[in-house]
Amino acid sequence: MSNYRTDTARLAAAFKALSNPNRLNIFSRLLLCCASGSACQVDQCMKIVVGELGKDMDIAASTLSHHLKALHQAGLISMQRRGQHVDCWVNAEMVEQLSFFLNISKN
Amino acid sequence: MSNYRTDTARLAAAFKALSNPNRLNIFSRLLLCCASGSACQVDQCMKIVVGELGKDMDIAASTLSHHLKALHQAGLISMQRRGQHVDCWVNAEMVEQLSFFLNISKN
DNA sequence: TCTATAGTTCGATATATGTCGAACTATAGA
DNA sequence: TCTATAGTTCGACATATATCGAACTATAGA
Repeated sequence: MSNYRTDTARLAAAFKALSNPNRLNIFSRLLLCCASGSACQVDQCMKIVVGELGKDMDIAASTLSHHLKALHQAGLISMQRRGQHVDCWVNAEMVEQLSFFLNISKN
Repeated sequence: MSNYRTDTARLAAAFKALSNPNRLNIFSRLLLCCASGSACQVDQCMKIVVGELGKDMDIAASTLSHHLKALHQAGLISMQRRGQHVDCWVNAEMVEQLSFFLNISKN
């Protein structure tokens, strides 16, 4: 499987999602969430609520929402409503695919 | 060291360089060049001439040049004139930095 | 049922990007 | 010195993107 054109397009779309500094910043926070030593609570481990992600970032709520949608559509994050809030977390498989691509010459 | 803002901007710029399908395709060819089993000659190992990179891609020479410039400015590739030709090769350190970022939670 | 909180969608707008062809520069070789 | 080949730069243009504020939807709690 893995049509070359489609594959390239999919990867390019994912890289595009990481190409905006604000969006990359948001994604970083998710990547770092609950990395060894961070302070997340157990039941929220790996997840952050949308509002948290935008903290100290000086962008409008609508812009934050827009960026999260872009990350989601690129397959980089997942989102799920939990009451009033929406949880976000990294989609590890997609990150793995990007990493694999970058290290293709080593494999 | 490694100012956070600057770092984010640098990484975002690199991801942006990979965000266009044609550009990603060009970069793929460089990544795969001389990966185990490929057919490059020894003295050209890891390098491809600009013209080669655009083969079968159906884009204008000027567009190819534009894309290579973008990859170069993002620190992803290096270029050097050799007579009539210009050699291109991947900048492994930059690729390593992107990979490191993606795997940050594992480190 | 009313209100507050958390997010999203919409429309507008300024800016950036990808692409082309034409004109240019640099090198090799006759 | 002339010509062919390899790339680059320039200017134009259509399309995509980032951002905002306003209006909207969804949920929780009084």
